[in-house]
Amino acid sequence: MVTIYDIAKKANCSAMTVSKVINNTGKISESTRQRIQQIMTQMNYVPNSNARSLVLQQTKLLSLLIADITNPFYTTLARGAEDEAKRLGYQLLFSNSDESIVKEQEYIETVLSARVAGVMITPVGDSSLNHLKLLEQYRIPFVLIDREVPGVDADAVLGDSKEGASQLTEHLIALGHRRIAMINGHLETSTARYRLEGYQQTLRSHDIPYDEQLMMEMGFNQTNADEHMSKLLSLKEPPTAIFAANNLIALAAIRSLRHKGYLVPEDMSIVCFDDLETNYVLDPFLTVASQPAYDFGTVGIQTLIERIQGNRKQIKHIVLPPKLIVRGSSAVRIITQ
Amino acid sequence: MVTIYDIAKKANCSAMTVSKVINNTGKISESTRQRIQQIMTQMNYVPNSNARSLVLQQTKLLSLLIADITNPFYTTLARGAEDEAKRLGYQLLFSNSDESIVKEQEYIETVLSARVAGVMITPVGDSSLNHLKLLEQYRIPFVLIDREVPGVDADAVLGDSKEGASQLTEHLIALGHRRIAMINGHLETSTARYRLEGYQQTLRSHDIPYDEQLMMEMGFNQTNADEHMSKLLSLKEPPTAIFAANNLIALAAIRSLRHKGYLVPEDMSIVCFDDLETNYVLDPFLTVASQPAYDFGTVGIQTLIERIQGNRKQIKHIVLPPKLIVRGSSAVRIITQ
DNA sequence: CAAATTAGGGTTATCGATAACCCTATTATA
DNA sequence: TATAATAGGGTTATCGATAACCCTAATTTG
Repeated sequence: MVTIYDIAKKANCSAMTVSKVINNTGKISESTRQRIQQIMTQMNYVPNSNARSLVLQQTKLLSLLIADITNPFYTTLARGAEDEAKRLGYQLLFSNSDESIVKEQEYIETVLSARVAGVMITPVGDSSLNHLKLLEQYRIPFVLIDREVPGVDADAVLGDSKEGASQLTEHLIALGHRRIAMINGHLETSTARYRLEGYQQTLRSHDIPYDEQLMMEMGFNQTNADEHMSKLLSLKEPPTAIFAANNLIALAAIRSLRHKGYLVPEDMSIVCFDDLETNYVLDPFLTVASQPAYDFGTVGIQTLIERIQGNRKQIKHIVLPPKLIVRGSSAVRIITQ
Repeated sequence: MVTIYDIAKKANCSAMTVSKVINNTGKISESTRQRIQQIMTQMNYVPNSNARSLVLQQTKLLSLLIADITNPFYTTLARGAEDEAKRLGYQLLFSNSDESIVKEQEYIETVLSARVAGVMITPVGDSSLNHLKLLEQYRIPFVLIDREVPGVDADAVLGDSKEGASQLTEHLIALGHRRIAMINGHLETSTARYRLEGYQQTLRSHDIPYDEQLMMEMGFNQTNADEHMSKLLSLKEPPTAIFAANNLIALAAIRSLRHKGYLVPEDMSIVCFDDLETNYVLDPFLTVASQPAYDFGTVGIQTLIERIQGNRKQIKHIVLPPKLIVRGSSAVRIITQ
C-alpha cells in the first residue's frame, strides 16, 4: 500500500508536507503542492483511514441497526440512510437484529470496537435500555428510529403511531365495522403501545366497548398468524375487521384467512401500518397508514450527524406523520342476517 | 474511551500483558488472567479496532456494493451477505451504485481508504474494469456477484443467465408463442449478453427467425417502458409475448400494457428473470426464472473470505442455477382471426 | 548441585497520519 | 540598515494495539 512516506520520498519532502497538502492546512508553495498532488495521483495514493481515525479519534463510519433489511419498511429506510450518509461524507455499516435482544447486544459491542462515529438504531424494545446505556457511557452518539425506549433520552425519529392507528380505526368504523380486532406487535415496543392506544381511544370516542378477546399480540416479524386467526374466528361474535400493527402481520393474516376459506375484504376487512413499495407491487391491495420510510432514513442520518458534529445540544424528537391510503383490503361491513 | 493502558494501570501490569490476555497469546498465569479479565468487564473495555487494524494491516470490514438495495433481488442478497459475514466475524459496509459508473468509482475509492478486507461487488458493467484494476493493484480481494467483467480475472458468483433465458423462452414457445419480444438490460453487462444469447439460441433451435424489431434495450433499473412498448405494439406483426430481462422491467411492462388497455396474459404473456420475495407478495403473478438471491449473498461472502484468508489460490467461478416458476403472467397464445 | 529450561511478564519499535511546535531563508517594515 | 514578520517546510510525539525480543526468578534435569 502506498503511504504518505512513499509519496514524500518520491517528492523529496517530508511526510508532514504531504499531509498538509492532503488536508489543505499549513503553508505550502503552489509548486510543491502541485508536484505532490501529481505524485499522489500517479501512485494512486489513498489515505489510510485507520491511521487517521486513530490520531483524530473519530471515524467517518456510521452504523445502522435494523430488525431486518428484507422488511420493505427497513429496505427503503436503509436506502434513504445510505444516500444521506454518502452525501455527507460518511459510510454505512448495517446489521439485522431480527428483533432479538441478544443479537442487538452483540452488535453494539462490535460497533463499539469499530469506533463508529454514530449509531442509527431501531431498538428491539424496552430491554434495549442496557446496551443503549453502554453507547451513552462511551459517548457514541445515537439516534433512535421508529421506536422510543423509556429511560433513554436521545434523539429520535418517530412515526405517529397513535395518530395512524386512530386513522385506520376511524376508517374501519366509518365503513360500519364495530367488531374490530387488533393484531399487535410485542407491547415491549413503544410503537405497539401507541398503536394500541390510538385504537382504544378511537373505539372509545365512538362508544364501542373495548373487548380483550379481540386483542392479539405477536412479534412484528412473526408469522404464527394462523393460530391467532383461529381464535378470532371462533369467538361467539367474531370480528368483521382487523387492524394489523404492520404490513407483515396483515399479509400473514390475509393468507391465513384465505387458507381457511374466507375472503378479504368481503368476509373480513384488513388494514395495517406501513405500505409496501408500490414500485414492486403490481396491484396494491392493502389499506394502510403509510409511513415515509425513506425520510426516516435521511432525517435519521441528518439528526445523527448534527449531533456528531456537535451543532446541537438539546435532544430532538422528530415526528413524521403517517398517511392513510385506502385500497381494496377494507370495505363496507356487510350486514348479514 | 477505555484502553489497554487503563486496564494495565488498574491491574498493575503492563499493557502487553493485557494484550496477551485479550488475544490469548503468550504465557500468563491463571490468576492474572482472571484479574485482568475481570477488570476489563468491569470497565467495559472494548478494543479499538482502528489501532488493531493499523498494526495488523487488516480489518474485519467487508464492503458490499450493489446497484440498489431496494431492488428485491439485492435486498435478499444483502441479507444473505450480512448473515454470513456476521457468522464469520466480519462487518459489512454497503452502498448503492444505481448502475452508475461514476458512483461506483467514487465508492471504490472510499472503500480503499477504509482498508476493507474485501469487496463484494455487482459491477455496473464492462467499464467497471478500471476500478476493479485499482482493487487488484491494492491487492484487495474482491468477488464479482451476478456479473462478469471481461478482462477481470477474479472469483465470481454467477447465475446461469443463458440457461434461464432458454427456459423462459422455451416455456413461451411451448405455449404457442412465436413472436416473442425481449426487453433487455444494457448489453454492457454480461448478464444481458448471456440472456440475449439464451433467447436467440432457443429461437434458433425452434426455427423461429430472430427479428431485431423485437429487441429492446433499456437499463435494468429504468422505467421508460412505455416508449418501448409503444414501438412493439405498433409493429406490423406485434409480439404476443415478452421476455423481460428482470422483474423490474417486467412490472414496468405490465403497467405500461395495462395503461394502454392490454391485458396480461390474455393479450400478452410476460416472463422475466428474478422472483419477488413471495413473503411480501400477496398474489404472485410473474412467471419467472428465479435465482437464489440469498445464496448469492452467502456464497459470495464465503468465497471472498476464503480468498482473504488465503486458503485458496486458483480463481473460482460458482454458478447458481435458476429455477423456472410458472405463474399467471404467461398463458397459451390465443390465435385470433 | 550446577546448568538448562521455563513460567510469567516487561521493553521497545511499529503501523500511517497528524498536531504542535520548531527552524531558516527571504521579504517587509521601521 | 537592522529588525520583525512570514513563507515554506521539517521534527517529534502521539493515537492504541501488537510483534519481536528481552529479562528474572523459579523449576527441572542430568
